[in-house]
Amino acid sequence: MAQDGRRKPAAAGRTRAPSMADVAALAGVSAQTVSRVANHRTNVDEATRERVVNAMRMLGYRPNTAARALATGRFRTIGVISFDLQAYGNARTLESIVSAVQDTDYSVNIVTIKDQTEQAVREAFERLTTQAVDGIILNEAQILDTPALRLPSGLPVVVNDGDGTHRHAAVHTDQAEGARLAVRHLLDLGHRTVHHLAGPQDSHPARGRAEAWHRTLKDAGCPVPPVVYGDWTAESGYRAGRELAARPDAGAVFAGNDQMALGLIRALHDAGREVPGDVSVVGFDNVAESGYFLPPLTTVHQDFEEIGRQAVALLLDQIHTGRPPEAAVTSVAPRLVVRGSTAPPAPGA
Amino acid sequence: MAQDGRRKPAAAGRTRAPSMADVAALAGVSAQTVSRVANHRTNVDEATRERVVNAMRMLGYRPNTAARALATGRFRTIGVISFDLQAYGNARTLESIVSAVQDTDYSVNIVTIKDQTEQAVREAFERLTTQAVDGIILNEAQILDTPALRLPSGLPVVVNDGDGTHRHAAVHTDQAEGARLAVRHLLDLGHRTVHHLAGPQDSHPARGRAEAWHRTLKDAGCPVPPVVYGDWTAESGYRAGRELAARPDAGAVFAGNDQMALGLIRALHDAGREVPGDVSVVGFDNVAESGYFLPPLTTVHQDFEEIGRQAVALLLDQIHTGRPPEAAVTSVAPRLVVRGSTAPPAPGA
DNA sequence: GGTTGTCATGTTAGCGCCAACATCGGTGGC
DNA sequence: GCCACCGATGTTGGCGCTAACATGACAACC
Repeated sequence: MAQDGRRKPAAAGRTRAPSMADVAALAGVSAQTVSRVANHRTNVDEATRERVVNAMRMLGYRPNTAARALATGRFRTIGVISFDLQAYGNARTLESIVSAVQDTDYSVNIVTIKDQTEQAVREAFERLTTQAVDGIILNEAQILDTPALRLPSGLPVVVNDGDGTHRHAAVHTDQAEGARLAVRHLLDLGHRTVHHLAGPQDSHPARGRAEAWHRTLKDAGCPVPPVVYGDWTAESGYRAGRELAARPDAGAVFAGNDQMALGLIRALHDAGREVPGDVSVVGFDNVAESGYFLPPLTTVHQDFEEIGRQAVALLLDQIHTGRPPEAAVTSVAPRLVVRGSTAPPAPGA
Repeated sequence: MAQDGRRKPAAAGRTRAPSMADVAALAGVSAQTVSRVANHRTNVDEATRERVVNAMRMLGYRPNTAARALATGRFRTIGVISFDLQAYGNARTLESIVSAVQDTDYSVNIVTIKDQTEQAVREAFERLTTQAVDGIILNEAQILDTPALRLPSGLPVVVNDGDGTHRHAAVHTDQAEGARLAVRHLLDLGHRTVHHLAGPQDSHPARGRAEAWHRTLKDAGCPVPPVVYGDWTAESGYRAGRELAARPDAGAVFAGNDQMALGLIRALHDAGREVPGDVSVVGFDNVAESGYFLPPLTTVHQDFEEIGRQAVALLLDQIHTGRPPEAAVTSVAPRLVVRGSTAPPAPGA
């Protein structure tokens, strides 16, 4: 035996966890065979495997991931960098990423960024690369806009809401299609044009929606009113709503997300303009509560589950094949959910 | 030199990251000195430290956490187990935990549980203990209700929304105080009694709120109407609202959270009962949008930031001191936010 | 019956880091 | 002037695991 039985306790109060050597001794095999069983290798005799499995169970053996990572150079961990989890989409995407990763033997390390400063972004990356991950999912493409950000080369990266203009694999809701659905719905109801309450200008999805809104109006030969900007919050929607309420020509509004739509509706209501009687409103996201707004919100549903699943699949594929990142964009289709916040324009309008 | 220069590449396309030995060679010191610098030990000559730091920077050195964990037996990682991140409180708490942890040199590993089955909970624990964490934050005390759940002994644990009835440190919003504030507010407005739309019966916070609601009514000598149960979702609030709308005596309702309050208000509205004209409604959580509901929601604000901070502080303290978990409960005060969904009862009522 | 192959299993040598001890030059006390 | 001490630095060994190679037993093939 290489080691004697004497050990220091791993930490106060805790006794050392059983190691492969312990299992091996109990099962009467070598540590390597235990390793093979732990890693589900096929080249182990069935009887031996059973002995080892029993020994593992008896000792309550759990492989030490640090040791495994050190030996293999892989951490079986993926890192997620996200902004604000109060934003519905971010929280939902994170959840679906975690859930997809849990179906594998990887785990998820999460880092959040409060302010979009170069400093904060750089720190987040350092944290993750130090904390040892095999790949990173950026929950918001915007992060890549950070000037002079040098991603660790060779580390697989997948970008959510990416537009494929960088050298990473990207997954996104088809923003253009979503915006088109929203605008067309309003035009089809008979509205002369559609106003747009957009998300912040530095957000990729916000830009995508605004551009598609613009294009759809153009294509339909409609006048294009000036864009009003918000910051995704209900509060900013409320502020924008006060502006829009002052414009008598604003009979239909496409809001960049449901939260802003909520604030918008409240502002219109406060200004004495009925939704959908005087103004029709369409949101984006289909948050769980939007069906219970007053009036229930017509909105564009995003399939966050699918986005998370796809992002994880793309990342793991890169990790396993070692292929250099492909800048391909995976698009997930949105769908329009028509509820009570949209109606044909008032006869007088 | 112990090793020659030949190495296998760590992974396809990636070259081996610089190690302590590389830094040591460049700086002309031993690896141990590099280690001391990396760990901010004080017993290093200032000039030496500078040489080492420069060498680190030149090579882009990042310590390998797996190796460090293997050597020290600590992972500098904490695990978080959470349910459904669509629930506002869970997402917010997670965010504040992550943010608090980021101020330290720890990282966060997250596991979510979809169904509250023994199987799922056990798996979550196995995952985390395998994935190697120094401590665990349970984002929901309910998890501990799992029969026959054996937590790995000696592993520090902090429970959110815990009630101190188990042997772990717990952090929670003072549910009793929150519920009391809500109920007293309604009684003070002149309502004869207050109905309660509670969260699911297996949820600890839901139970805490329901009990305090009951007690407050009793103490005030008010009749105690039967509880209506929801599952935290707006949809369940809507269903409950249809029930409550049928009871002419329901002039004031305390909802277990804001989402259910939203569904409730919608149901009341659909039934022709005005809020707050006919029925007053108070929520719980103060979600970011609640100020923009129609009417703006009176609700009990929970300080999720503080809860996350406290949970992390308690956990790290346990980890560092190695003290056995104390079953002390840290209480975070809620506060009432009065908005437009509450008013004195209608004169006729 | 030797050659070749195949399969289960064992042996060896680190992965990169840190704890513990060793070393060495200087400093101060008497 | 000798010894005790201290602070900066180096050396050794091993954390638990796996990759790569080694071994040995047996089967298949001409």
